[in-house]
Amino acid sequence: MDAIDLSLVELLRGNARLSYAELARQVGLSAPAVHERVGKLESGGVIRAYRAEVEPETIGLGVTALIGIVEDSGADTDDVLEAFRVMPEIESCYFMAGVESFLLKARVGTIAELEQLIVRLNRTAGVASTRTSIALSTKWENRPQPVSPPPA
Amino acid sequence: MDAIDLSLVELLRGNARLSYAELARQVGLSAPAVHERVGKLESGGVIRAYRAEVEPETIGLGVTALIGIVEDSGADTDDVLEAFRVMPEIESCYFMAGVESFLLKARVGTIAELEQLIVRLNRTAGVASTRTSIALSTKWENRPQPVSPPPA
DNA sequence: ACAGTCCGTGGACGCGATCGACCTGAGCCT
DNA sequence: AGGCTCAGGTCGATCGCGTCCACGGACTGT
Repeated sequence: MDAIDLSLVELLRGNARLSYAELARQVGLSAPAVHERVGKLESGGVIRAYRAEVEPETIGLGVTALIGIVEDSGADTDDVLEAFRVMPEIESCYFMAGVESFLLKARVGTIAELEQLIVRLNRTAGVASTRTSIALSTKWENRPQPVSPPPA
Repeated sequence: MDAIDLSLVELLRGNARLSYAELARQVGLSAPAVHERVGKLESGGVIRAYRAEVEPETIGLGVTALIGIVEDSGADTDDVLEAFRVMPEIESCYFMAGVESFLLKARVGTIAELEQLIVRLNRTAGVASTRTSIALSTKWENRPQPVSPPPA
């Protein structure tokens, strides 16, 4: 993981569809060299996936909510997680420090669907309570930040 | 925006580096037809960007925090937003319903850097208070959900 | 000094991206 | 009804890219 790898990561975070030839020009190597480096970044777990970022409203997901979850005392955290995992509307799931064990980011089409989701969450074994905040608008999301060298 | 466009969006959300030829095979059209459709999805604002998803720890961003922001009464929300926008460690910014006007997702390398960020946030004109929760681990993030037709 | 390893380059070749020409069906006007 | 127009597709051709391979130079340890 040297400076060139970092540039490659940064370039691909900005535009995942850059061709190897173009990447090669930007970092000053040949295309095969870049191909090999990117392959290693992928198999080494640095690059997890390449995703198209979609305007959620345009695919019928106009409602974004952030939901804090308080677990029952004695709940099995793994089971709770598994229950969350099968709910497709939960786009992100963080395990948190604090009273609320989880913070979920969910996207649904309508407030009615959000209501149903909250009901399902409250019924989930191990969940003591939920606290939902609605996002009125997303100013930006997953903005890549300039990379810095990893801890030495 | 028909069923084929939805499939294309779904395929590209799963893997943004799919070739047009491969997309064409999957949806049963020719490559040029897919090329044109994807171009329209991009210029029509459905597809915002293509991004490589990176394991944050590997690029020296091991600390994730979610920060709620309460505005001063009479603060200029646009100015506050602008101040947030120039802080690169703020990856996502939602404008929320509730006492806290904003919810920020920030990633930094160390707790010390998080502390500095919070200080800067509290000093920002228009910010009355902040409330920070630390994510101990990210279970998943930005998982694409199966697309459904947009509201009719 | 030598051999092994790592990481790069250059060449070759087949596939994909992309352009232009043409085709077809739906909707509309006369 | 018949014909125009347009949107959106296919086909064919060309050119550049992805990818495999053989080769070469720098570094390292012995």
